[in-house]
Amino acid sequence: MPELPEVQTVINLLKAKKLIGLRISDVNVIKSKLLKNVSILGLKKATIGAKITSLNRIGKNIIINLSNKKSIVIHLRMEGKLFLEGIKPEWNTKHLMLEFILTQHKVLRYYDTRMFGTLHVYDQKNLLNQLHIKKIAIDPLNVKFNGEYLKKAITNKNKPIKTCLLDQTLVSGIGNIYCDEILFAAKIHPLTKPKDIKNFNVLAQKSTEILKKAIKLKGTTVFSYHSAPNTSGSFQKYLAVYGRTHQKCVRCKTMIKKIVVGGRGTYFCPNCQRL
DNA sequence: CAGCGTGTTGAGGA
DNA sequence: TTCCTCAACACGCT
Repeated sequence: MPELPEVQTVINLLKAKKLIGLRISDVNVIKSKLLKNVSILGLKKATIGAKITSLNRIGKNIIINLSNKKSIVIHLRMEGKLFLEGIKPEWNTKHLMLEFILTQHKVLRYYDTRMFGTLHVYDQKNLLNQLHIKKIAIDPLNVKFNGEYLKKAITNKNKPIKTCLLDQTLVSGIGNIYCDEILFAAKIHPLTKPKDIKNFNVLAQKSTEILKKAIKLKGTTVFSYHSAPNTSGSFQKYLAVYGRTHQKCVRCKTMIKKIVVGGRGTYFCPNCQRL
C-alpha cells in the first residue's frame, strides 16, 4: 500500500544499504509490463554502465538518478517492492519483474504481485516537464505546504474532502489509509465539502504530523507492504480508525463506521467527525 | 466461490 | 471546456 511514508522508507533503506555509488552492469527484464516508456533494449541502453548517483521522491514516485544524466522513475502502485539484495533473491521470485545487476555483488530487484507498478526512463533535464510528474502537487512534508496552500488548492472543489486529499494533483503522498487517519485527527467528516472546512491549518498540520510519524516508524504494514525483506513498519499500532469497523473510537468510544467515498473504503468516527 | 483491496488512469457523463 | 465518478488493471486473500 505504499503511500508517502512507505515510499520514503523504501528510499531510506536503499540508501542505508549503500545503493548510491553502485554501477549497473546488467538488466534482466522478466515481465516487461512494468516498462512504460522504454523497450527492454532501450532500458538496457539507458542504464547499463551508469552509476547510481542519487535517490529522491516526487509524491509516491521513486527517482533513481544516474551518472549518465538519465533518471529511472518507479511507482510501486499497490504492491510493488523494490529491494536491494545479494545475488540470491530474498523474496518469492514468482512475482519478480525486473533485476538491475549491480557492482559489489548486489542486485536491485522489483517485485509486484499485481503488476500495477510502472517504470519510466527520462533524461534528467526533461524529468520535471513530463506530464505525469509535472502534475504532481507538493506533499505535506514540503516547506511550502500549510493551511493556506491547502485552502487555495481545494477550496473551490466540489468533491468530498477525502477525495480531494487523495487527488495527487492537489496534494501528493496521501493514500487511503493515512487519509482516514488525518481526517480523524483533524475531526473532519470524510464527506465534508471543502467550502465547509473551517480550519485548514489544523488539517494541514495533522497531515504533516501523521506522515512524519509514520516515516519515523518505517510505515504501516497492512496488506502486503514490506519496505525490505524482513522489514515491516509499525505505524499500524497507531492506526486510530483505518480498518476498525465496529470497534470503539479511541477518543469517545463510539463505534467506528465504514462507508464508501469516491469508491474507497472509508473509516471514521460518526461522533468525532460530524458533517 | 464471490467479493474485496493499498493507487492511478481514462472513458464517459453532467 | 471543465469537473467529477467509476470501472479497469491482475492477483491473492478471506
